[in-house]
Amino acid sequence: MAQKNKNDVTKERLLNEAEGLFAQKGYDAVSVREITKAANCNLAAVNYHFGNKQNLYLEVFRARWVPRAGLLQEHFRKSLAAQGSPSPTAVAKALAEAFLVGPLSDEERHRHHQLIVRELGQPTEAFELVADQVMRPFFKELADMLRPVMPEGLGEKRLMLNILSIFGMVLYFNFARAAVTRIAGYEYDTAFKARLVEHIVEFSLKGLGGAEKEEMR
Amino acid sequence: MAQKNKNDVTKERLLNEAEGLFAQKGYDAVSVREITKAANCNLAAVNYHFGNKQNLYLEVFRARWVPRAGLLQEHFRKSLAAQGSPSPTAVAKALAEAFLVGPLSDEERHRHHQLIVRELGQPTEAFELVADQVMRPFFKELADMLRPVMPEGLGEKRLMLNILSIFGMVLYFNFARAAVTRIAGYEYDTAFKARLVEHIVEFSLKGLGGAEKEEMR
DNA sequence: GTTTGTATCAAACGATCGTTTTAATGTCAA
DNA sequence: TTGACATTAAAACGATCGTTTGATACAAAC
Repeated sequence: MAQKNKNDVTKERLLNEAEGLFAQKGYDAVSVREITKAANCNLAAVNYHFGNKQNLYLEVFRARWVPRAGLLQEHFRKSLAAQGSPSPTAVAKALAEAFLVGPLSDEERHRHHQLIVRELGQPTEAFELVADQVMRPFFKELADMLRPVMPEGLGEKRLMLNILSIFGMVLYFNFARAAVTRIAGYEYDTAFKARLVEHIVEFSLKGLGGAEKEEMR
Repeated sequence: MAQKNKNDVTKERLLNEAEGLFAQKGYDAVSVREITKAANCNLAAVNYHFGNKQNLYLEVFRARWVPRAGLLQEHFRKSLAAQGSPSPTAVAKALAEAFLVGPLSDEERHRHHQLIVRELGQPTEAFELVADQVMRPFFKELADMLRPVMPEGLGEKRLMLNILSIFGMVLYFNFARAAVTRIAGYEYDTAFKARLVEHIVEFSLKGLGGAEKEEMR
C-alpha cells in the first residue's frame, strides 16, 4: 500500500504537469522531457506509468478533464434547481455562470477550455472520449430540458444550434482570453467575468427565444 | 526577370503548402521537411527564401492571411452598402454572410479561421501583426458604424463585447466544424451554412439591441 | 568568354525527440 | 533473511528535428 502511495504521487504529478503543459502549448509542442522535469521525476516515468506520451495525453482527459466536466455539470444543475423552473433565461444564466465563474479556479478553467478547444479544431481519440462521456449526454439533457419551454416552431436542429452556440460563446471567451484582453484592453478580472456572464445570457436569449417571455419574470 | 519568376513560383508554393499545413496541424506539428516535400522542392528552400521556419510562418500571415482578410472586409462593405442603411440587422447579416459564405472557398475559409484561432489561444508575433493591421482597424470601423444606431444606454465596452461575440460565433462554427458535425450529426453543406448565417444573425440581434427595431424593416 | 548573382540540390551538422534497456533501489510476503 | 515485485534511475537507442554547408546549374552583365 505504501508502494501504491508513492506510485500515485508520481503518477498524479505527471498528470497535473502534463495537463498544464498540453493545455498551454499543445500536444506536439510539449516534450516528455519537459513534462518529467516539471513533475520532478525521471524521464522514463511517463513510459512506465502510461506506456507512451499519447496515452498520457488520453489519461489527462480520462482522469482530469472528464471528472472536472462532471463538477461543472453538477454546479450547473444545483444552480438551476435553486432558480426554480428551467426557463431559457435560467438555463442560459446557470450555464454561463457555471462555466465562466463556477467552481473552478481561473487557471483550472483556462486549462479545461484550452484542452477542449484544441480537440474541437483537430479531433483526436480524446475527442471521441469526451463526446461520448460528456458532450452528447449533457447536450441531450439540455435539449430535453429546454424543449418544453421553447417556442413551438423551433425544430430540433435549431434547438441544438442554440445549445452549441452558448457553449461556443463560453469556450471562445475562455480560450481567447489573452487575445480578447489585448484587443479590447480589458482586464480579465472578477468584474469583467460578471459582465461577461450577463453579456452571454443576454446574447443567447434571442436565440433561445425566451427573451420576451422570460426576462421580466 | 525570368529568375524572379522561377523564384516566385517556388516561394509561392512554399507559402501555400505551409499555410495549409500550419492551419491543419499547428506550427510545432509541421516539419520543414513536410512543407518542402508538399511544395515539391528542396529542404533548404525554406531557409533560403525565408531565413527560417518561424519567419515562413510569419510570412504566411503577411502574404496570405492579411490580404485575404482584406478581401473579406471588402465583401462585407459591398454587401452592406447594397442593403442601404447600416442597421444592426444589416451589419450582422453582412458579417455572417461574408465570413461563412462569402468570397472564399470552403478550404480557404477553413484555413483562414484555423490559423487565427490558434493565434487567439496562444498569441505569437503573428497575432500582433494581425491585431495591428486587421483586427483593431476593422473593429473600430464596425464600432463607428454601429454606435449611432444602437440603443443609447449601451456603453463602449458592451458595444465591443457584442462585436467580439459575433466574431466569436463565426470563428467557432468555422473552426470547430469537424466537432460540430460529429456531435450534432450535420453535414457542413450549403444548406447548413445558410442555416448557420440565419442562426448567427438571429443569435446576435438581441445583443446588438436591434431586434425589436429592425427585424421587421 | 568570363564574371556575377540567383536558385536549387544532396549531404551533413548538432540537437532533441519518444522510447527502450539495464541496473539500482525500496518494500512487502514468505 | 530471502525472493518477488514495484518503482526509480542513468544511459543509450534510432529517428527526426531545424539549420548550414558546399557544389552545381543557369541566366544576365560586362
